[in-house]
Amino acid sequence: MSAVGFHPHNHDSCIQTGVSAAADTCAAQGLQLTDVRRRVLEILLEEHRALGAYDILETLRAEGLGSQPPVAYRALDFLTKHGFAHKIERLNKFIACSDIGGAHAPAFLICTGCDLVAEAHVDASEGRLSQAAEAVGFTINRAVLEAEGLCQACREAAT
Amino acid sequence: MSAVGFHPHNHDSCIQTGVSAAADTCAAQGLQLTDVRRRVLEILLEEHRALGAYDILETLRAEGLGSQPPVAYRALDFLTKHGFAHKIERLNKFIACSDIGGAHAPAFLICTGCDLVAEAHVDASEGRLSQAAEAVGFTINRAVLEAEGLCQACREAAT
DNA sequence: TGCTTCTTGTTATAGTATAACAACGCTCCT
DNA sequence: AGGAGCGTTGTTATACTATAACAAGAAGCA
Repeated sequence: MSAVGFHPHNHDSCIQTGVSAAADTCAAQGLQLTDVRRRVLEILLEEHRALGAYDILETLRAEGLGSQPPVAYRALDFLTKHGFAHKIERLNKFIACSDIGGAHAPAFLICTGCDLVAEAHVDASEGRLSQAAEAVGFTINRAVLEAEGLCQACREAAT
Repeated sequence: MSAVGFHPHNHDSCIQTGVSAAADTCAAQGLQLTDVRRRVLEILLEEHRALGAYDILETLRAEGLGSQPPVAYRALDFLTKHGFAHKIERLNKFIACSDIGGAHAPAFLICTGCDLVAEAHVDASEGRLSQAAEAVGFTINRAVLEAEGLCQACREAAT
């Protein structure tokens, strides 16, 4: 898994590589990475935390890029639909994908201490769950896998 | 796993055993299974589908048991807090626990065809995810595990 | 040009959830 | 009996999350 976010790292590169990977993917697939969409992706990439649609909208509004909820939701729909961002269902918030371009079934570790969210890649995915599903003839299209808890730093701080 | 809900079964017993198991647990732990709380549990047990808080509230209102949102949400908080019901984060809806009394980390199979939801018990839980979490020093307190897809009947009907 | 498709702008509204405060009933304690 | 403490309910108001619906602009192409 990638636990970027819980550890120090060159954060500028998160943003740059994220945006350029998204741009590449869009170019390859004939998708339009418009101003609003790119900016929303950047806003998400600036944090390893999940942001609410209205948090994002506030920034867009301040920058003159849109002022009504549908503007933010449309951009988020686009980004999540194409794997550039994910929705954290547990929080009703959104986060940039930490591996844009790589196909994956993401899982998330949400720290309730510092609100950081790490994206894990539980690949041959859903292990036990997919077995259980097969056993009853259920076909999985999409899985939500979100764990709440404490990251190492917060757990140590809590002692 | 238990895939009750996807298969024919004696549904009356779902309700009866559910309520009495909850009553037993409450008695054992000094919790109050009040009228509203019991009724909400019954309402949930009547379906193997997830219900929204406002759906439930509508029924309560019709029965004179409460008419404002907090009434429903408080009962649901109680039920989920003590393991008698679960929230399906993906749907913002609630469902009765299918194994009241049994300690468990639940997982759900949500059929997008017929809206039935089955509760699975992926016991030594979260398998890969918990391994990945340990690897980065993350301590899981609670996990959301929800898979959307088609149950056998709906998949066959779709062909 | 005319047509199609995708994107944006805007208004309005739907749907989900909680804060805050008053009041009631119960147990426990003196 | 009186009163404190606690958990539950009733109620009002409001916050937060999300989408429907329609008008209009921009880009590509027959």
